[in-house]
Amino acid sequence: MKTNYDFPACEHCNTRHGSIFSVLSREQQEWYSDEKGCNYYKKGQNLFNTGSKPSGLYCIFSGKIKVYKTGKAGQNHILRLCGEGEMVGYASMISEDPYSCSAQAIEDSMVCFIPARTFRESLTMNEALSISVNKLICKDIREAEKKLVNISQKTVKERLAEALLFLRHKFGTDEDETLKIHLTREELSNIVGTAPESIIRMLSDFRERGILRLDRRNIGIIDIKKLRDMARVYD
Amino acid sequence: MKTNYDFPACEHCNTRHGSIFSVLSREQQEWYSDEKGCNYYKKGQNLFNTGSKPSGLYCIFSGKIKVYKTGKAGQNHILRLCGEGEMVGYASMISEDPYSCSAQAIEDSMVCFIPARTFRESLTMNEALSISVNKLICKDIREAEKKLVNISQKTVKERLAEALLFLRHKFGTDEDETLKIHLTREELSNIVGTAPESIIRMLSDFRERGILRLDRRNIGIIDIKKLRDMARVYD
DNA sequence: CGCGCGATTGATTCGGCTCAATAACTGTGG
DNA sequence: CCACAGTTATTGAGCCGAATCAATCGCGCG
Repeated sequence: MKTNYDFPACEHCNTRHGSIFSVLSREQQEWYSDEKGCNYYKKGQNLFNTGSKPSGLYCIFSGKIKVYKTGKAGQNHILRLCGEGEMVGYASMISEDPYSCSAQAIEDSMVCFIPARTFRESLTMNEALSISVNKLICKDIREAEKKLVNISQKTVKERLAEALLFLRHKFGTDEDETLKIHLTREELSNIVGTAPESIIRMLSDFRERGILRLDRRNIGIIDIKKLRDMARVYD
Repeated sequence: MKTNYDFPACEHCNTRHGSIFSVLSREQQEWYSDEKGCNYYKKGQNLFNTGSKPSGLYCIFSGKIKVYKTGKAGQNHILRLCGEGEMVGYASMISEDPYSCSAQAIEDSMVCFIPARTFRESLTMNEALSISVNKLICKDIREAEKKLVNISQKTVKERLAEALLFLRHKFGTDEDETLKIHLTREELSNIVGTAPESIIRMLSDFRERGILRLDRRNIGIIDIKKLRDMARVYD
């Protein structure tokens, strides 16, 4: 297994979060601690790449990971952003297909690695885990399908507003309502599914309307009500 | 349970297909036959609607079903087309959320209904089924994510070409290469994620290029090679 | 035979992409 | 600590794909 830094053992780590591993028994968690490996990824490093074969799943201890797909013209689309306590790469591992996407650290991150064998065995032994995983994936499907409809029916402006609300909800803000996640304009455009220039224009527009405060990659949300109006999130 | 027409029992029905239920034991299949209900849906009738609560899953004996989401402006987006032997509505049933989409017969269809309780019990009793379901939903999520990237990175023309290839692959053609599925222009537009007028123009364009033959809702594929070129499906 | 929905075509508009030029920022090494 | 190189961000101009609107046509059906 890989280098162990001073990561807490699984029985102390994941349980605090509402992670799917909360259904593991104490013994199973300790077993995970023994079997798992840990790694440090510098911002920009990839956990895995499209096409390679999954050999286990990644569990984020700290930092943030983006999961993205690269189109043939080289444009990336970010499918998922994951933070502490979240899992990455389980779908491909379960279906035993090569990764259909890549994963990269967008901050320096500490990530645990649970070997496929270990995970599969615990799935077999623990029906509750199996059900949790099923539910998790089904939620992902809903999410993906919702995005699909959004991208085909909403304007860039609406999608950007929605993305900002999502980032706020998922990663939170400082006391002054500044998003805790720092993305490049290009990464934002890869979430929204548009060109970086469009993102820049829309952000400026939101700033001029008094909805946002912008300082480099810090985005402060001044008027969340207006932002919600822009997003037209009724569903 | 609902009216039983002359549907074959599950042990004679689904097994022929490569359905996930092929892993059920003979006894379990017979049990399904006892528990399941069957219904006839006329073209245009809905199996379920967004917002209602799943109480089981649908298994198509004959006919074709579209699964779609309705945007706030009333525009529909078709997420999935299902034919004989396929299952509808399992994701929402598994995650125990209200349906996030609606399902409607696009042909007169015969559809079996397996109560949630029955399905859940068989999941518990049959690990192989559980794994099959896992893999199935993982494929779905890949599919959804692929569509997401496609819709944000490909042109309408490419997406239409791809959709036609998909329809051909999934539902087949007559001897003369005419698609066996008959969709309105609007339904096609709801698959591709565009306006009906755009679909009409693109179809005419394909016809003029000698790629398609059009006769009402019959679409004949004359030059599949060119169609593949238009679709730019390299992945 | 006439009604009505679906299909078709044309004209026009517009959101958002592309290309290009410049500015600001990051971090890297001297 | 500063200069340089390479990103990343910003702004403007022009273009284009595709949506919208409007009018007509043609089936399919009662």
